[in-house]
Amino acid sequence: MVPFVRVKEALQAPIGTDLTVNGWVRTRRDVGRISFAEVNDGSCLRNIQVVIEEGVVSEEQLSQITTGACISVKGTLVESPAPGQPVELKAHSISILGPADAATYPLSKKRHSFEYLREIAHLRLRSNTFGAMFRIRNTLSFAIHRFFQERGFIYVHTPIITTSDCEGAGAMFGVTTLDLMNLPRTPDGAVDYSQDFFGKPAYLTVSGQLEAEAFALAFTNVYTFGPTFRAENSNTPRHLAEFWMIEPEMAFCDLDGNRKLAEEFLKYLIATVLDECHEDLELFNKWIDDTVLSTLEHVLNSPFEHITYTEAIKLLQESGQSFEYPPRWGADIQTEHERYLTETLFKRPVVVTDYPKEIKAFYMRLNDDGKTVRAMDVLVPRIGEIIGGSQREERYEVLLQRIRELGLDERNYWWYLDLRRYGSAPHSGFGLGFERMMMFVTGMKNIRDVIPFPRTPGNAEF
RNA sequence: UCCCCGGUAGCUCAGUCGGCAGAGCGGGUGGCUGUUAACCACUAGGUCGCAGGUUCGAGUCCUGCCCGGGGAGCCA
Repeated sequence: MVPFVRVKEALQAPIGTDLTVNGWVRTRRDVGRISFAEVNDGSCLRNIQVVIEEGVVSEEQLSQITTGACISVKGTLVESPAPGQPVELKAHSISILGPADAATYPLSKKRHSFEYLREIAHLRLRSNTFGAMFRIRNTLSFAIHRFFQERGFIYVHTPIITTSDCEGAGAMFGVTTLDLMNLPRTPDGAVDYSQDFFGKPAYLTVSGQLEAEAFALAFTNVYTFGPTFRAENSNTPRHLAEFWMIEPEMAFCDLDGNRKLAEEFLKYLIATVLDECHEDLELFNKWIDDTVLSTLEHVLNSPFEHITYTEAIKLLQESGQSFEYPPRWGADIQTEHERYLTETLFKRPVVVTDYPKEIKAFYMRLNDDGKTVRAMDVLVPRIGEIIGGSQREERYEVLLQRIRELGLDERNYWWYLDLRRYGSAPHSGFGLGFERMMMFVTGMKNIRDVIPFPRTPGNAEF
């Protein structure tokens, strides 16, 4: 290939530079004997305006420079005589790398609905919104690693396939090599999983937490950042069957330390995107939600509120609001309650801690009152719950009793209990849904539009 | 999974009381000496989601199904 520069660099090159740019045509305008093509290569939101004067390309070539076509332009960067852009690329020669039939190309230069773009997820990446989206997603991903690496956390690859049907985080996808049309059976008619690939039922992971705990009890501070799967039939703008989750886990850390890390982490990510993605964020602020930038700056500069579940219920009961589900101690905090707390009452992120044990998972540390556990949820405006975490139960006897109380099979937890039997330590961690963070940062209303190729009930195209 | 709303041209939508299938954008053709979601003129383009039913006649009314959106539950 001919050496080329990215559009982002080309736009900053000195006037008079000869260079080659490769990219995809967003639009072409003909005015008299001169043509203008907007070319984008994904390096930044801005296009470079390519000026094609008469005679530079043949009539046939020009007819192929259409919206969607991929071209390579050799030219000189010049000052633009017209307002709209400081510089433009005066073409000397253009080669058509990949034409795009204008009559059938599904992306027009005009705006499309997100529902339609979702049906062409392989091409929506060439739109302004999704270009900005996935540059922000990239920046956020790198910032996540940088945050933990700067603090000495070890990155752990927890397994994707698991035989622990025990995490209590919801329905799981089965993983099998058995012939579904001809399942082996045990004498009593059940499926004989001893003949399956792993010799027992296996699933896609719903969380790397339990394995991360094992690593925290050897490396002190660790984190995971990987795909997670939930087979729930959830049809909402906030749920995916396949999503990415960040799960730090820290030894010698109680719930207070956990809460403080969560706040520091969220603010670090917000500061990073404000600093590094301002141009892309402005697109979302202009077209998607004009409160995005002000909300991010507000959250960055506000201390998070901290209340206990018991206090939250009291505040909700005394609020004078009419809720569809009246707040009651022992019942879960509903979506409408979360929104009231974070959007109306405090107008900033709220951390709720110490929930009744009955509505939380078995591994959360039991408080001395015997009724609540050291759980925390971080609620943010517009999204609701963005982080869920807890201090883990590190006491062998207490954990074993909780497993038995809930009717779980303790044999499935043998290695998890071992961690409490040998060198246990107080430890804590949380999970951040990456796509929920993306929604919060961009203001997008549907989680299917912040992940490259969304998987939801009935939909796994691409 | 439950409740509500929707599905009409490539896209976004209008279509009144059951009586000839419409617009804008996009596409094509032509015009225009610097455009900026260019502009002007002309033009092509339809299994009205699918299957039944009611009716002289259904995009319109009824039933079932499929798909999409919003809300709820579950959660991240």
